[in-house]
Amino acid sequence: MKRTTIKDVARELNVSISSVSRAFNDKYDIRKETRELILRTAEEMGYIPNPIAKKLGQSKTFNVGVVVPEFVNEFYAEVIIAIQEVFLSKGYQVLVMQSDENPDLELKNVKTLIHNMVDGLIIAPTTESNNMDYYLKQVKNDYPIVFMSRVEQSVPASKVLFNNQKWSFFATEHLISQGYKKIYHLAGHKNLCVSNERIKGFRKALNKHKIAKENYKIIETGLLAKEGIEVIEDLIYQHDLPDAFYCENDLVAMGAIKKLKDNGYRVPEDIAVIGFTETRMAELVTPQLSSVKQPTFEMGKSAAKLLIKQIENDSFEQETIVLNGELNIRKSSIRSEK
Amino acid sequence: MKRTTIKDVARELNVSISSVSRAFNDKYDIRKETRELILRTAEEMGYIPNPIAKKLGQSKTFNVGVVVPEFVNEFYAEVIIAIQEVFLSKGYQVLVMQSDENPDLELKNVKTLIHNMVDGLIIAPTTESNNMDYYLKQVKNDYPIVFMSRVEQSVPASKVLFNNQKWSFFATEHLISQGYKKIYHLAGHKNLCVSNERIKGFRKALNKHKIAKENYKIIETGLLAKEGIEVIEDLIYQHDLPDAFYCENDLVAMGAIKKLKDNGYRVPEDIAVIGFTETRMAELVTPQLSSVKQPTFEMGKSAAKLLIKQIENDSFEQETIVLNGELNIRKSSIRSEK
DNA sequence: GATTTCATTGCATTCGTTTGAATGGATTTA
DNA sequence: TAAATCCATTCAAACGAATGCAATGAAATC
Repeated sequence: MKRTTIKDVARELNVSISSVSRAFNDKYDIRKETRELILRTAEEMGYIPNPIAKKLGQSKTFNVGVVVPEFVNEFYAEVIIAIQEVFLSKGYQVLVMQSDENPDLELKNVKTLIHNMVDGLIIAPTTESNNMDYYLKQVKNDYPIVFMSRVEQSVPASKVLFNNQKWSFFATEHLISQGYKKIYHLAGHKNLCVSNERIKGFRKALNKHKIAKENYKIIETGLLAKEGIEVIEDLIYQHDLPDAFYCENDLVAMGAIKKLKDNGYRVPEDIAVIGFTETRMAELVTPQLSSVKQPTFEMGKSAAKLLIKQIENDSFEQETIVLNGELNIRKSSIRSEK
Repeated sequence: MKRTTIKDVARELNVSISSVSRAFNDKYDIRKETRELILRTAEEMGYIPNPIAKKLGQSKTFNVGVVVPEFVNEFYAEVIIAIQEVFLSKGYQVLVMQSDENPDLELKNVKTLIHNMVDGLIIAPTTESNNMDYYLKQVKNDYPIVFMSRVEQSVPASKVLFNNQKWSFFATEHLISQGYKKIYHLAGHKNLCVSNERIKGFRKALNKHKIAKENYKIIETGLLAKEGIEVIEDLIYQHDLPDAFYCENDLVAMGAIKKLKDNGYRVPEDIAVIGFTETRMAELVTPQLSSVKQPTFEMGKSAAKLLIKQIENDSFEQETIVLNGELNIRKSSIRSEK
């Protein structure tokens, strides 16, 4: 299975390599009939210009890389779809790699992509690992990188963020406004900056409404339903249940709801639950789950547009886009008479 | 930001280009000290061998492509993770593209990847579109392709399948064995071969247990929760409800359950529901959803291994792997006293 | 009929790397 | 001491395509 090359086509027609090249690139002078003859013959011979050879002499590859921590959850999957949409329309190819929440694999992915000469990268880092040093070195070298989602505002690079603190504040305040007095936050991971931002928002709302220390708790839980289940299990065992749970994400919230229901607690009549990073499931479960919707499509599109700007213009004005969300209040957090 | 090339390193040290190349490739005789000196200097100069140039002279790229119809659902996301795992361990890079359930985009993706000289492809086709002609042409040309999931057994290429018919049969038979007399199948799409296989399995079980024509229906529904909701809405309007629903997937099942519950029907007491292609949510919803679990990890691993075999050996023995599933019976389909 | 003009085509170099063959110098052998 | 052997290194030709410049040849101009 040998690939037909430009030479084969040239030899077949007794023309020079450059004529074939010109026929394909349609830029330089070439007679119409010649071009058509060449294109026709090339088609018949199954000739496809070798993009690797093409790229060799050029600085751009028209490939961009996207590195995400995972795409088992809808969030990043949707973001990626939006990114792809923008880039495909501009003639770029999008190469996706996932890091499995592992900083080492993440660095490996990023290096693989850079070494393969993608024109730029969109990175959603797993955690604030020391990979940042490497990334920032690249950024300082004018390598086009846009950070997404899980990045601190202080990082000197283009980035697209969701204002976790703000929306965490709103979610918490919503619970307070419903009259829930004792609120536990099932938080994500300590080294995850979005988790920390959400904790800050949680605290801010508590402070504003003067919730006493004994009436809230922040429990490091994780990102999986299983972890939500386990934490609730513990709390039930310790007879330490609040009026409401504010959870790191919908999966944890659903795990929590399940365990509560299994133990005879009614949601929201006995205990309210609210999630974060809304999933499609929020509307389907019983009770319907309140959650904060993050704009996945806008995030992907913004990141892609920022990257294209960086790739195509030489002026490298760092830009930070902070996106707004939506607090979707559903049954799981609406106070009713007991 | 100009890339340092092999020439720069060679000039810096007053050695020849080939020495630098040999130092990096560590195949030919080169003095230990020279190699170390070169490697050290290269490292300092930030030299990275240009993989594009490297690939030019070689037939292999150590890239493979994966094209899936979508990865918003967990199914393909999990499959991809498994594929990546196998390939990463063998030194290959995995490029993922998604087709948004669109055959034209799928063909575009496949061509993009082939033109970019991936060493092989794993394709999960969206539908049985005429793209198959193109793919089979490539297969006949000894281009390594492995099909996955949504492919007919008759296709003459390596493939990894799930025995939809068999497990559809089991799911249906389970409902029958629970004593449900009237069973409606909310099917996927007519042009989706997995949907058709499942319909066949459904029919087989009905035949075996002699279910009369008036006691079943096959309703083309789709793949989304919304579509499940709409169909139930119609059926309620028409006062045409069965004892049990067997659904194309968990999402449709959950949509159906939601609508049923909203209208005062109890699941499973009044109407039973069973899903397919189990998701993580199956265990979290109320009632817990019965479903058929497909072995995503095995599917990914098998496909990856088949492809590697094809890429690395010249002998192109087509192979078909048919995977087994698991019928997980949960509350939503267990008959109880009314 | 000689010269200019123009469109078309071909030649040769370039991109960054690998690699078979050749070189040159040191060491061993006859 | 000359020849053979060896090693480390260098030379030069690929790989496939793009492209500036030169060459061709026919038509247009003088």
